[in-house]
Amino acid sequence: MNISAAAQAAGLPVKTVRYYADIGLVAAPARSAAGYRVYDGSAVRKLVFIRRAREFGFGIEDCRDLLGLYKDRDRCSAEVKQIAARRLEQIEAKQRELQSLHSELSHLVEACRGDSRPDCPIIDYLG
Amino acid sequence: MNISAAAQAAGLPVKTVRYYADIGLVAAPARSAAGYRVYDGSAVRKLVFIRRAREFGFGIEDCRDLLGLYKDRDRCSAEVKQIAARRLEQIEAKQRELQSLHSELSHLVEACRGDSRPDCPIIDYLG
DNA sequence: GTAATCCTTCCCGTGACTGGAAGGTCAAGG
DNA sequence: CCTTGACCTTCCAGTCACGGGAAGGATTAC
Repeated sequence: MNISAAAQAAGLPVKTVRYYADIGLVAAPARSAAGYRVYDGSAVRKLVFIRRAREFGFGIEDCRDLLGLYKDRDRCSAEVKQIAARRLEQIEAKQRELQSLHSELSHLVEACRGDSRPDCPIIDYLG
Repeated sequence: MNISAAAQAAGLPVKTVRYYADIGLVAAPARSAAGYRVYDGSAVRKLVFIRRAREFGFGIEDCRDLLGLYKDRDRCSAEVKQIAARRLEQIEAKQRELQSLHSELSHLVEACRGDSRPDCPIIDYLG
């Protein structure tokens, strides 16, 4: 399996697959005689795992830890849960921030007539 | 007014104030005989304006446009409203994304016992 | 044989700064 | 007058997680 087949199977761009090996997030793949990277099903499963974790917004370092726990059959689920709970807190913090921004900005947008006249509560608020 | 006084008055780091002049977001300040940047109240007001816009999450280019509209007494409020409405849509899109992530991840975290045993719905879902 | 498609490495760019090094300037105290 | 410390300057590098593209070698299909 060459890199483009592996990337497609994992649902990732080729560049990203190379990048993950460069930073040591996945093991460096074997090479063909011509120097091409050679992937197998196990490597693809790890790439899929990382893609899903990234879709949840886990950072690369969290992915590294999660992948370690994935490969370790003797892990404690507590370790996994701790990482996930931390991410959940990040998400909730961001949600609170966005909620506050949305509330303020939507009031301003509603109060702005949006016509050809210059008076504007949005500008007034910022200035 | 030297840069640190201006930065403090605007509520921004010194580095950021320099950066905004470097990229032409604000006009290059006058210089003292020794080459120090010299700021006045008008420049500080513009920096405060940018800080508030950035706090709403407007990008630098939006800030550039908003600052232009701020300085233009003949602006149409419609132009301001359009920029703000676009930002509001970005916020709402991000909120939907986070809502979806939160829903999925919180279910997984709740379903994970988080003890010393290895079975873990979070890892199962990712793998 | 050759053209198209793959693969490789390498370097630069993203957004909006932030940190730090090397060196010049200024005000206060001894 | 000298020093000390706080300020200022420029420039370079790093952040995060890649993406774009160039230069050049390998493989594959016709």
